[in-house]
Amino acid sequence: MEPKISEKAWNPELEKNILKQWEEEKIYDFKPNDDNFTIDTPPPYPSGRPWHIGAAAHYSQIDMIARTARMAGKNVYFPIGIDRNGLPVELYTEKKHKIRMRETERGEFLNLCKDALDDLEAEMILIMKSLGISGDFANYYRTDSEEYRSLTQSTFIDLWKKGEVYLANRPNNYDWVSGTTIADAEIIYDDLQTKLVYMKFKIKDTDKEIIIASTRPELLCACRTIIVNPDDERYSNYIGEKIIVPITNSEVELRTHHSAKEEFGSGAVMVCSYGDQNDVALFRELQLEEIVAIGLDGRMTEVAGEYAGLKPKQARTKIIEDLETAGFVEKIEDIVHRTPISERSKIPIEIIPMEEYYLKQKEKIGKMKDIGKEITFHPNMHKQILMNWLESINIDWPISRRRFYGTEIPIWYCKECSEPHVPEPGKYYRPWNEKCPITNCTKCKSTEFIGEERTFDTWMDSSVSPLFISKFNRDDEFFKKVYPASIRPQAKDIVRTWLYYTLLRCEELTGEKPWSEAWIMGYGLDEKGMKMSKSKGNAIDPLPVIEKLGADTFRFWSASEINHGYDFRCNEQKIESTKKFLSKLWNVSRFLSSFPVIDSGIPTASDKWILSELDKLVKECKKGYEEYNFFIPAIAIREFTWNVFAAHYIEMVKARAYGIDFSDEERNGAIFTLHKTLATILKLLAPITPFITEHLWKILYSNESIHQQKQVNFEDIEEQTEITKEIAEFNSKVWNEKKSQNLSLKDSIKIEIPEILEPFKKDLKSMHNLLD
RNA sequence: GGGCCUGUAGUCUAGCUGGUUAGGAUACCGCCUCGACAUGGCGGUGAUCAUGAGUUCGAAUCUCAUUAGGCCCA
Repeated sequence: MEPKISEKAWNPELEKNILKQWEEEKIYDFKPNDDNFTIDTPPPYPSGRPWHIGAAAHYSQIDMIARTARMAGKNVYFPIGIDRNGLPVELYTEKKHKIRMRETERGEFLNLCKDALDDLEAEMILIMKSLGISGDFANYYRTDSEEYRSLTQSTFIDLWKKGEVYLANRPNNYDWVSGTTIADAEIIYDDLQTKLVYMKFKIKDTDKEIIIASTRPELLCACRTIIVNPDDERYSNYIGEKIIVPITNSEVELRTHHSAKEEFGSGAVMVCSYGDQNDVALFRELQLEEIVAIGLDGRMTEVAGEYAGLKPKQARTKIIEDLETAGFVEKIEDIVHRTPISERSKIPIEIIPMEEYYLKQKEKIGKMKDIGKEITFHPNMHKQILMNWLESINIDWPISRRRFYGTEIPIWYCKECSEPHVPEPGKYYRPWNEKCPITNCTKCKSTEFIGEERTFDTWMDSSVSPLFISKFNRDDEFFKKVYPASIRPQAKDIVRTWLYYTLLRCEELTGEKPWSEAWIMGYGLDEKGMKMSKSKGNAIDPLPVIEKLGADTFRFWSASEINHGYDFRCNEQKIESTKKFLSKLWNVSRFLSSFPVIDSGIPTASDKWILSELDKLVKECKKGYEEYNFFIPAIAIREFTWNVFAAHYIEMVKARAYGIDFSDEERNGAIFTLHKTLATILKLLAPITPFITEHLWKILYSNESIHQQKQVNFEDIEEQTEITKEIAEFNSKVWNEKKSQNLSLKDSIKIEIPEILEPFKKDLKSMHNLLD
């Protein structure tokens, strides 16, 4: 009997042919019907080379979701998109061409960004395809396409008309390196070394002084008041007194406020516009008039007097010197201070009052909480990230950005009276470069307009992804069928941005939640558990790994190593060692391929035993697949295939399958059971390793793709776990005994079979060559 | 400062509705060509289950404190 499979190992090169076949046969094509499973696939962002190996793992798992759903009989809509709006590509382009955005002509700069994006995007598409992602590549979308941007703009125009958008002059987080306002969500915190300066402030008309500690002495010129804790007895006599600010000699009042901590510094705190978020809250609460000490260029303004024009850090150094010279310094401590930093440019942000557009969100928080409660989270613990974020939102969403590569805010201002005008929705507008489509100002009838130059926060684009993929406003019939989406898979670090903003926007625009399930994954860390980054040099390029080991190896590694929802470590050696399992599966199949596939057989005791173990496996996998937790089936299938099926069952029935000293009926029982078990394993494994299972399936069982099969269901056979343990123990005992007697495995030996294994006697005897 | 999550052999992890010789994978060491597989088989080394205390006849598993890490917020 020649095996149908002759090659001794799985060759990842075969994956390329299989991909081609899938493409030709269009087996993943989507046509909407009445019961669709829509995946709101995260469009990856091309920010540089190489693409993150953690992202490759992430997309592999998203594909497992699609394949699981497909095999569960669902009509799967799996769109593929690329997110192309935003700051990172601008920074990449500036660096690549050694230019500065603001010193380059806008159209020219946009073209350079586009080219960079095209290159980076090509690499990502290549990786996604090689991974076997069963998405709709033929219709992939870009968030910077006219179609997408016009959706973003239309939804904005809609909200504008509903009065959800307003312009406000408020203290904003300002990143002066990027030259833009940033949302709270884009701020990270880092512990930075800084100096805590203890300064002497004179109390007016007395010879007394109080000590105030601050890390921002350059903001003395913007100091409006000094606060102490109401319980702080050190200052109780001076409440309401005028205090003279050193250097500037201005007078401010000493007041009490609970936010001043007695134990910090001297207990007295100067309140300036704006040192930190607490200052912002105090200015608002105490209705103080702000002093703008730092300008949009990130330098001190004229109110800083002789420090004007300096960067805050330089001004700080200089003012400390001057304070020391003038005798205002009591002492200076070096401390580590938790400082808010721009996530993108990594520099400390400044808080500067600016006029920006806001989208109302505060009054929606209750509604968002309700929707959040309705959505199933996988794993459930990550719902907490959203809930915590909802608890802590305290301002509306600033949506305008002073950048170039983004969706333009579609507003024109009347040149005469400055009245803002929004155009009709449905088209893509570029106000910085286009004539206003409105002919006369609605207020003063003037015909001259100035186009808005700012762009939207990129989350304004990304947050309508469920609407874009479902052709909202473009194809009502299609929209009705695929919206709301079934599932949103995404990484856990963007729950408070992408996930939250999507809930907010989609609910505002459709009155419905965007999806019923959210599937949240952790980050890929390097082998030491550190976050991967290009600057640290610990980033792993996924492409060579996939090319060398094959997509299935990579995918099985991702399923078997990543505990769903938790951060995971990427280690090339571990990915490589996963390959062994595919090799095992290959060889099991190679062995079985030497026996004919038969439809039925009468199972013996051994066959019934392995079928009960198989049924247990099916149950276990079903549990994992229902939660889209691929760790469960991956581990269970590997354990069963290797350590139960191959190690014990196949060895037990080998002689029977060959028909040596067994009847035809007994032989058929073995062959039938062997194939039934393997066919089941292949189906169970198909969502995780689509290539090798497809290849083996087609050679052994059917011309029709395994990915068009229904997943197997369990039959509820009674478990025989006790037998499994006994068999493994008995086999181990025999192997050990032969070893200690220096016998070869094929040599005969006399060992008593335990009573419980009596029904398996004939198989065990032939397996170990046992003497009576 | 507050919140959420986590801490099991070098590494990844199972077990955590209390009672297991703490299971598996990987790495490492030794032996072995037995008609699927040396990308294999068999055997072995390796864990005071982060630390301390408590509840209990009994705790990796429950409670509290401490500590370390991750993420988030202020």
